Amino acid sequence: MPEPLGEFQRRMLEFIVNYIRREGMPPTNREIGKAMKIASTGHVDYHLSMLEKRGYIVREAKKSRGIKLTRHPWGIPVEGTIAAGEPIEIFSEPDQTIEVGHGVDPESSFALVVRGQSMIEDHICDGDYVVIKRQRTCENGDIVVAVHLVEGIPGKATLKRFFLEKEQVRLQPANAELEPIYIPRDEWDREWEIQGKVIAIVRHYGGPGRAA
Amino acid sequence: MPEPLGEFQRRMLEFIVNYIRREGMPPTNREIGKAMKIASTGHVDYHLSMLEKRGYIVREAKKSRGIKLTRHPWGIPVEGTIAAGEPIEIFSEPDQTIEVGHGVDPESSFALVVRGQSMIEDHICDGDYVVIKRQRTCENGDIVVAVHLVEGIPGKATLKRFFLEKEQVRLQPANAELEPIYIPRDEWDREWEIQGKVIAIVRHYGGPGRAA
DNA sequence: CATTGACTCGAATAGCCGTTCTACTCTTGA
DNA sequence: TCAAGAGTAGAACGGCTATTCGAGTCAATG
Repeated sequence: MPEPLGEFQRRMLEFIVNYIRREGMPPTNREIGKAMKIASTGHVDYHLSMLEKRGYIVREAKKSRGIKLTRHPWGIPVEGTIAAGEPIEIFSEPDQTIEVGHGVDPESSFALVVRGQSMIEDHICDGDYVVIKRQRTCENGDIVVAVHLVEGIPGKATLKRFFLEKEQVRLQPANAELEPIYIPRDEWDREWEIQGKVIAIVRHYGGPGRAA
Repeated sequence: MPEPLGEFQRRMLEFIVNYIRREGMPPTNREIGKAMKIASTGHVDYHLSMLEKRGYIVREAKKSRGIKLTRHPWGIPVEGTIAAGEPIEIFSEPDQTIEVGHGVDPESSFALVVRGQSMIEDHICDGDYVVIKRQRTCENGDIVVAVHLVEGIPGKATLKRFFLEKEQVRLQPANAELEPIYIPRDEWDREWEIQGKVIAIVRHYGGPGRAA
């Protein structure tokens, strides 16, 4: 749906989103202009109409601060489904978001829907949302999203506890029926990547298609 | 901190909260006046200054729509701690809130912090937040907050799965080491009350005092 | 009765807001 | 070179906004 945006308009949208998050209300055209170093209010109006035409915002004509975001400002994107068991491709979800807040920075976080039972002993179930903080490193015992790189590009991903051992990395499921994945250090460094670690989980009961 | 509010100002604050939730921006004084059937904008300003003096809102002088709520609009209150094991008094938490959204109606929902392991087989852990939808009835198998009434007033509460059986109600923990609570139908009707059922859980990792 | 305090209205004001218009400067491509 | 399009500035306009002021009502209190 949304067309890609130029650098300038992308920064302008970013300012609007941050302003709303900070102030609890949308900015006026003049406030936008001041922040973006635009001298003319008409000029701001021009860019806003661009953002509107491309589906990023909706405006209410003539109303002061009449800007609405088409995506929920507090949501973080649900980027797809991840296997807790065997690594699978992260299957992308259509533009879904989940609201979290509570200290979660939406810029550096995203969510995945868990498939499978392999983290069940850590009480992460099929259908749960895991909230991931993007980071390239982690500590022993963290639950992480680990991605296998195939010729440098991300391939299959899995959700596991991370343990750095003498000669290898151990990706440990939380299910007695499943074996850990052992990866030699050099292969780990060459072919694997940490995408982030789990900072929260959210489970909905009774909703459509959720775990009971 | 907040002084109690008269009926009129309470409804006015409620309108403002709902307007923000609906429109994504605070209302203008005139919009408030129209909704509250107040003819004069000065009159609206008067009541707004009352709300501000009593700590319910903060205003930014001269700014259009310059109203901020002092409590987070999307949060639902964390009302206390509930035992998943033996019934305990619901221990009240200080004005904490947790952000949920995602279709959860803040008017009819609240959250509790879980203590104990008795719902562990349903993968609800010590330290998890359970989001409760207020309702007096429930269906078999729902996870509910059940309260024992002592002379009509709420006493101890517990978190269990609810099953209505022939001659009794069974409150079933999800922990093989614990026994269900059986309550005869007439005692149930006289002395117990459903406060609501679990519609979601939220778990934070790595934060202060959370379950690892 | 007189007073006080809470609440209400109507009008006025100064400034803010979104929008529109004209004119100008670039860059791109035919 | 010429035309088209995107981006910029400045000014102007009509409407909207928050705030203030003066005056009035009503109930409770002394």
